[in-house]
Amino acid sequence: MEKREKINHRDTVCAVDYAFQRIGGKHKGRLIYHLSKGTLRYGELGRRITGITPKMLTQVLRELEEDGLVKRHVYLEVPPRVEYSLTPSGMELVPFIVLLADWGRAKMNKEGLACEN
Amino acid sequence: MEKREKINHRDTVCAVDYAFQRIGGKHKGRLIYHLSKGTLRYGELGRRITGITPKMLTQVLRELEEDGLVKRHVYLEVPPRVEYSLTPSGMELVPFIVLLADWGRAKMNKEGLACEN
DNA sequence: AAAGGTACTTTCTGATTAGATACTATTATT
DNA sequence: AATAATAGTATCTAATCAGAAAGTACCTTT
Repeated sequence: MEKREKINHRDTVCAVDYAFQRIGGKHKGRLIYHLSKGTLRYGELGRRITGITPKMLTQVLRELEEDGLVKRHVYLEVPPRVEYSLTPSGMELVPFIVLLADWGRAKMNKEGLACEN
Repeated sequence: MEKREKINHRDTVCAVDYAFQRIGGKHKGRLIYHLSKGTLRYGELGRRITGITPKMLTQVLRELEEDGLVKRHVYLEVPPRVEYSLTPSGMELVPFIVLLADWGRAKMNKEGLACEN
């Protein structure tokens, strides 16, 4: 096959890629899914998203924040309180995440797998 | 934060994860997008999906085939001809990929980025 | 003075994903 | 006999992603 130009991370010309770069990855989908039901604190998110480490949770939240999908609200209290919620741009993704979840659930049922949501 | 169990690849209980494990990754979205417009041969796909190497193209196609999203049809000819198309299950994803592409395109426009599709 | 609660950060390590580059097989064509 | 076309494979390396485990910072309660 002839040689083709390589594309760099977040330097694409394809809308599908652009979207996957922003909401793909191991935890982002689930995170948006949980936030779609309402504002959550850091620790609450950590408990809902099984298998994520604090480091990854922070990292993923920062990326989503940077991409304008998640809003971070810090309360100047002790002990600290930080709440996360979807921005309008993030909320636009909800129907789509729901569709995806429906598809996944249906396939899981067909394959006889248990599904937690 | 307390310790949490880790989940293994493709061993999840969350529908959103399940779905992302199947259609996430660097090239799968674009691939499904292109196949949604009709059957394509290996080389045609390779030319449309800029930046993919033959190795990755084969790998991604095999994974999608294994997950029942893509059908592979080999013609016993020389030079060889292999055609790829979406299965019914894969087609169920199309509206969703389109939604995602729309979202991405809108965001790209807002950011002043050029978009090839 | 010690422990506890919350939201992280840091460092080191391991796993996964992706890439470059070259090679294979088959037959028709030149 | 060399070339071309198609659909890949093989091997090695590089980049990215993710994880474990421990540490930080702050104030309150015991």
